[in-house]
Amino acid sequence: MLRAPKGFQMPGSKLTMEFKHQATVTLAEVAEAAGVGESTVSRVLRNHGSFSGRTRERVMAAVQRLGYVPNRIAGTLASTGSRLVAFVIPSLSNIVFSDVLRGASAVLEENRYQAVFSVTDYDPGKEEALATAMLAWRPAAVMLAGYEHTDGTTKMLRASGCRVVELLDLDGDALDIAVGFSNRAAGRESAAFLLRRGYRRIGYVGHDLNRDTRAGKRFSSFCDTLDANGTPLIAREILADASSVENGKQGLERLLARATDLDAVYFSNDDMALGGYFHCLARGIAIPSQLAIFGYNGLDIGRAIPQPLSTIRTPRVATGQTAAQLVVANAPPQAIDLGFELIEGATA
Amino acid sequence: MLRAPKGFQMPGSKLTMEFKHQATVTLAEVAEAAGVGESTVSRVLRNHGSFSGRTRERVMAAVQRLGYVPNRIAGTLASTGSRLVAFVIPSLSNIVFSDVLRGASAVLEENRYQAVFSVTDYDPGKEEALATAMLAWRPAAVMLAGYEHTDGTTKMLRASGCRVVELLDLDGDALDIAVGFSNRAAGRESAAFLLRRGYRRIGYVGHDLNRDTRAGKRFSSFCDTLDANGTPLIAREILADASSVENGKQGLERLLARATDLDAVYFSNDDMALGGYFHCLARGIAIPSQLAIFGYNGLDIGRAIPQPLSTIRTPRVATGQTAAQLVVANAPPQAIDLGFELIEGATA
DNA sequence: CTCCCTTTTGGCAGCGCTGCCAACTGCGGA
DNA sequence: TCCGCAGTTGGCAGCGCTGCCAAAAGGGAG
Repeated sequence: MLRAPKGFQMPGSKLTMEFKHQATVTLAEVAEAAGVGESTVSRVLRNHGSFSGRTRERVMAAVQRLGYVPNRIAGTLASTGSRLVAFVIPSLSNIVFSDVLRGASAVLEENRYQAVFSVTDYDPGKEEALATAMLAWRPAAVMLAGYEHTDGTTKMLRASGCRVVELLDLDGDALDIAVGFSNRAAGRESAAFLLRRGYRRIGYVGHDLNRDTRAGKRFSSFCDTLDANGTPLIAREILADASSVENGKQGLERLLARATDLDAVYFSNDDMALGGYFHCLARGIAIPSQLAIFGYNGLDIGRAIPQPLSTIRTPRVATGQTAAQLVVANAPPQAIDLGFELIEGATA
Repeated sequence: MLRAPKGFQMPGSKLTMEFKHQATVTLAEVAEAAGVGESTVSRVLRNHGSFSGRTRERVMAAVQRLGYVPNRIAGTLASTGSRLVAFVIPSLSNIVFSDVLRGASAVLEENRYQAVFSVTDYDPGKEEALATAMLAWRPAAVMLAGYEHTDGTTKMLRASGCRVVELLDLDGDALDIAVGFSNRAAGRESAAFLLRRGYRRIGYVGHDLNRDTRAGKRFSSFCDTLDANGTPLIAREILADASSVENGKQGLERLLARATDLDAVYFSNDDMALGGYFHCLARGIAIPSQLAIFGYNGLDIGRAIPQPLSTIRTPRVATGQTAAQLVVANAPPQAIDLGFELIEGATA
């Protein structure tokens, strides 16, 4: 622990002085040390423009010797476009968004872009505030979840001149680029699958739909499909807070207390479905003969439980990757449907 | 989809011109529109220094009218310190790190700091490269996992003059600030617990220890404790890649094939332990009478399975929060031990 | 040896903002 | 009436880098 806290100067200390010096090597100093002009150093470091091999070596030697780290803040200000990509995501607890970040960050890193993020907690107002804060960094792109934004957010993004990518939803009008899949189709196919399997007395266990609008879209299409079949949803149990295994467990327990004769339950996602699965395990409810369970997301853990979970696998990592690729390539506005995969599993 | 892709000019298009204009409102333009000087606008917007109420209103009106969004890049360059905090984390699949990010980002957002991150995949070389890239943004702080860095990384961080926070480990020498708990203590207490419970024929299922050095520390202390008791580890199964439920399942299967008479198994973390748990469920191995299972992390899902998982709960979110608070407060170098909690559960 | 063209190089004006400092405005007290 | 002070305000020099342009340095060909 040798460092002094910032703002605290060890008076006359050699250490502090070296330290300060180290922290502030500039391009101009490198240029001087290498005996070349500033722009030459800049060209060499960015490998852009032309310069001789000898010059290159001298510059690199000086960089090495001085421990120069370029200042991207200055670089970004001086040049036109930044290499920042801003993520404004609803949550970091939900694996969906960390998967998206994971996919995107790999691609961004390869292309020397830098990811910055902030978390809205599914609050559109906070989304607007955070998006504004993000725009202040003049990112190359802003990545958001879905289409449901405040008017202010929309207007601001449109006016910002930076690319906008809306992720994980395709049921709506894109501002610029959209990458994901249709949540409505997912809900529809989930219902169709359960009907195909012969289930008719179907219930739903979900989490806060006002906030997670994508889950809301799945649910409403799910219900529409059941209605169209003449076998509407029998009962629902919606928990106020975020999705979790524990909530799924409690939700199913409450649902079954009210509706005793269900033959299948659709969960808002796999976390909830796993909770339901564990509830059945603990209570000795036979799956799927006594009760079928269907989830959404296709988490790995769903495949590792004794009976693989029936669910829909969503391309979360690929969504992040694709979004990042489009941004890096500065692709024209478009909507990309990555689809999803229904996994039959053993629970429905 | 009205926007034209960047670099493509719609010739003579009014739309494009407006667009360009919108994207580039500067402080100077606001100043002119409000009929005040630039520094006055700056003062009002940052609420710093003194100005009259009337001035404030005129400035805010102009800001509103023009849709001005301050340029933080320029602001950061002009002032001394940045409000960026850089995270260089091993993985985003491991919930540990998204929990840390979650805790930190909440605190950072409150204080108008901005989080940027990149992912090393547990590769120290990549860590060095990414840390360098991060320093180029002149962050207020760099947050890293643990103490194991390359010499290059260490040297660079020391020279950088920005705060360094090492997270989730306390067994080593901190560069500056450290926040977390002792992984060695966690391994030790896990072993002591199993011994206390009467288990003597103990095995281990883990994931790549060269890369996840914190898991390695836990494991080595675990073994030391068993050795000290005169009941050394009987068998181990170490999977080459990252931890996952599936790997835990396979690992336990292989371990039991080789060592038939184990009475307890220690897993490198809860994901792995859950895999082991599911393996036992599927094979009808009675827990804990036939085989005890012990994990690490204290994930929520471990509490929701029929028999709550015996494990150690780590303060992941609190680690992120505390780290962020220290950075925001520009606290002096220190190491903070947040401890951990042993959860007895029902599996051991 | 000169000319012309290509490659390499340096100078310097910003990028948009902040921080410093000087100047201005009132206003009460001498 | 003038002075001094606190509260306001504007001007302007950078922050460290990039992009443009002009200048210098080769390198054949004539």
